[in-house]
Amino acid sequence: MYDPTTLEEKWQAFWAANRTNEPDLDAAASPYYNLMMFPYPSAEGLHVGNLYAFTGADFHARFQRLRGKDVFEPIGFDAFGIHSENYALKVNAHPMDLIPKSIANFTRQLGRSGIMYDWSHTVDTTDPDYYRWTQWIFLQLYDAGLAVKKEAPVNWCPSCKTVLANEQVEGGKCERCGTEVGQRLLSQWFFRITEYTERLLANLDWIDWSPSTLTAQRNWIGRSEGALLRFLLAGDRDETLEVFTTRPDTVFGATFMVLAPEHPLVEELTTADRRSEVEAYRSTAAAIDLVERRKTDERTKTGVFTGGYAVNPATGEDIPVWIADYVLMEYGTGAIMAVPGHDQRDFEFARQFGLEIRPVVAPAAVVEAAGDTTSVELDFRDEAFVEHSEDECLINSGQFSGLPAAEGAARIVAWLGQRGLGEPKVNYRLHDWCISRQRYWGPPIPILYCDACGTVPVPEEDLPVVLPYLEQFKPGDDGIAPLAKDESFYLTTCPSCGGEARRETDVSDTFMDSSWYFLRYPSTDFDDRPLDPTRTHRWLPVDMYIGGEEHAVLHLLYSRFITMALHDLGHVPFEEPYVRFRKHGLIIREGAKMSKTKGNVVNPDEYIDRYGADTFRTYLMFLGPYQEGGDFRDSGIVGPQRFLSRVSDAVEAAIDQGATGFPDPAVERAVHLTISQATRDFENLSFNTAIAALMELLNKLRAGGRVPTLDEARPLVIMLGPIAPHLAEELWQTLGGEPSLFEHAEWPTFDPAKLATDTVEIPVQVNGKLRATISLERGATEETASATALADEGVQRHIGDASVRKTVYVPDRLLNLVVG
RNA sequence: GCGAAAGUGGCGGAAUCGGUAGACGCGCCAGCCUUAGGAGCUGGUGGCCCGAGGGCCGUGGGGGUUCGAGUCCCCCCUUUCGCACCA
Repeated sequence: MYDPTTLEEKWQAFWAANRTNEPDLDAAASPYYNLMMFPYPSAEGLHVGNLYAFTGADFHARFQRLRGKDVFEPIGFDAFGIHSENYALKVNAHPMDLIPKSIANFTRQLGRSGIMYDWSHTVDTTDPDYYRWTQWIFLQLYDAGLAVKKEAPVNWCPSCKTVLANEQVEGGKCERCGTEVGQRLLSQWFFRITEYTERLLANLDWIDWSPSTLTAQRNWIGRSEGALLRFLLAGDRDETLEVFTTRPDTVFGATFMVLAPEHPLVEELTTADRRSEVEAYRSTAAAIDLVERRKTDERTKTGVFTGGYAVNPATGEDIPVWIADYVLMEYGTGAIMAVPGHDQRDFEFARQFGLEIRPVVAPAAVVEAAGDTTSVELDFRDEAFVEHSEDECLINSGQFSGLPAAEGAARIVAWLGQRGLGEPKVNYRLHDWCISRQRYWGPPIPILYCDACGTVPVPEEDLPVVLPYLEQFKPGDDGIAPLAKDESFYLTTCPSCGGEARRETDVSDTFMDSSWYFLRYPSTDFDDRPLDPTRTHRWLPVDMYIGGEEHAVLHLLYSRFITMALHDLGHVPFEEPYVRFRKHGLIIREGAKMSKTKGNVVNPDEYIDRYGADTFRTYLMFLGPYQEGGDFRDSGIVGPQRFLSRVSDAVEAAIDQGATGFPDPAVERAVHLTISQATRDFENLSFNTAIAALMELLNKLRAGGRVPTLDEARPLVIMLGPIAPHLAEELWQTLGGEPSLFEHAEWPTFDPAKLATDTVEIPVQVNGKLRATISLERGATEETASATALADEGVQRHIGDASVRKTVYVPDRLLNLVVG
């Protein structure tokens, strides 16, 4: 009788007492670091989505363990951040009181889930013993010139009352609360991740990650090649307008320019008669609901003329300068040269305001037909001509007319470069990482400001800068951080001159906490150093990282950057933190997304109470392909429940009967086939098919009320280990194995010779349609196969009077007779 | 709009190299066991036709390559997820 509750309590107690899940971090012979993305400990408790992710990672870890690896599988808590802080505000509590309770609850829930965590090496980002080293990392980057303070327009969420990183803005709205994000100018700390852009990009070519995650990172970095061109302001003024373009070949067609409304040169350019209109547009542009316009496909262009002109560096003509909100300040230089003939957005803008459209690129065939490059007629009915392959050439472009577009681009940039008006340029979407947060719930940034000495880093020996327990931690709407209201925190003395100094009162971004937690796990027992060199060398980089694709660009990019920077500073011997990364899918419920408002969230506790952790794990991994996610249907969980119960019954029956060996060759073959199949499936994280393979084997072992022998049952029990570890331990012990299964059992191997049969059933097709199956000796010749097939009544009937024109024979696979 | 992935029974999903489509599970049907079953066990289960031997159709739609296509190529439709006026 299978009774999960007692069984699971028994084995969880055994694992804890025997430290089964704690590898010897100093002596392990084959270290394998299996990492999963640590959770944010929400007050609502563990979400089944977390458990889905962790369970798959644990299947992998236990599989590696049974294959002889010393697997280190740690867990921790990403407990700082806006999410916790907002929740505390909502329930009128203090995060410093709430978080320990949430962590305790998570620990309880994870403890009964059957996951092989090493609880002796955990991390809590809000623990001063941890964030001391987060601050230490800031200091390392500061000393290296990679942490800089700059005044910058930043995304400001009026509801959360904080600055947001670009990554935290989704479609112009705050990713947390959905409020529309505005802009503010503040002095902020930035990490210069853009110094690492090319390396972050280049390494994507060799790290072993899920392809979609690699693509997401490439797109996020957003490399594009082009040129920086300079347009002098008309009227002999000193300033130039710089633009980035990917199409320098079209510069002769630039008939106007467009600046982002907040571009700093707008003031300078605007003429007196245009001032009121420009001012009006600038103030409304910020308020216009860009988000709504982006959602609808309606892309009506708006903008106003500044009254100012700039000089097209190629033609020497004065062209009007406009402002419009379709040009974004945060990309490129915040200004563009508009080429309405060859850019769809500029085309629409020109149409809207009646500006000149001048063709400068045309298909080579059209040019040839026209005879020369000045009399080409292009018809701009409703779209710009954007092609520029080798089949297009320049027209109306002075001495460059007639050149292929690509060649023309290079020649034009070189030509402008001679006059200092242009140069090749690679532009990136990626910006420096703003880590300042005017919030409370994060590690204080370890910097002091002294009137005499200026900006002074907190000496390493003074770390951690402890976050005080602030009664009033609610952020103000003035952009001033909560810590700035606590004199006892910010008033201090300068370590350099001993004079009065003031602490930085911003805290750092949560993504900084999570950018290095995996580096810390192996070294948590050292409190005098962040990373023990020997431990780090033995365990890192991470062998397998499993996590959600929602972190494809944020966490995964920042942690790669931090690791690279620490590598350059000599603190870690590798520059990529994760050798392998695999994304897992998302789990939905009865075809719909899980959400609190729908009330369809799965609470793991209820299911574990009712079915046990083993059944719950098995079901989670069985309901669909792990890397794609799946649909959690309550009706489906009884399948895995029956399966585990039947395995238990089968082993009990085997013991009662006491037979050994492999008396039935067909069953022996099935055992070997299953080992082969399940091994491959586990290697590929195809847990759903691995479970199916074991179910199939069980069906064969029990076919027609059969009782398996002990030797037939044993491999099944071992392979059940990663899936249902408690039950597998119990059955292993019942079969006479010494516990723990994970220390004393070995993953079974299969004998390829045992997979083959003497005879094979192969399909016979006539003209590609299945007509019969025949039994042949393995490796039979085509003659034998044809003869056997032609002797078959059903085959004969389909051939009739026709003759066999062609025979396709794939030995041991198929025979196809082509007649006609 | 751009990018990525995916469309297979009543449902969740299988199908290494182009070679017997629907493994495994849920549900359903029949039988057994039971005082009883929302328990357990055994067997069956893509659709349509049938003279009971089989036949035809079938992996979103339409073309194509091939002896043979869920799988490869072209066009189209739908869904999901990213990004979203990126110059």
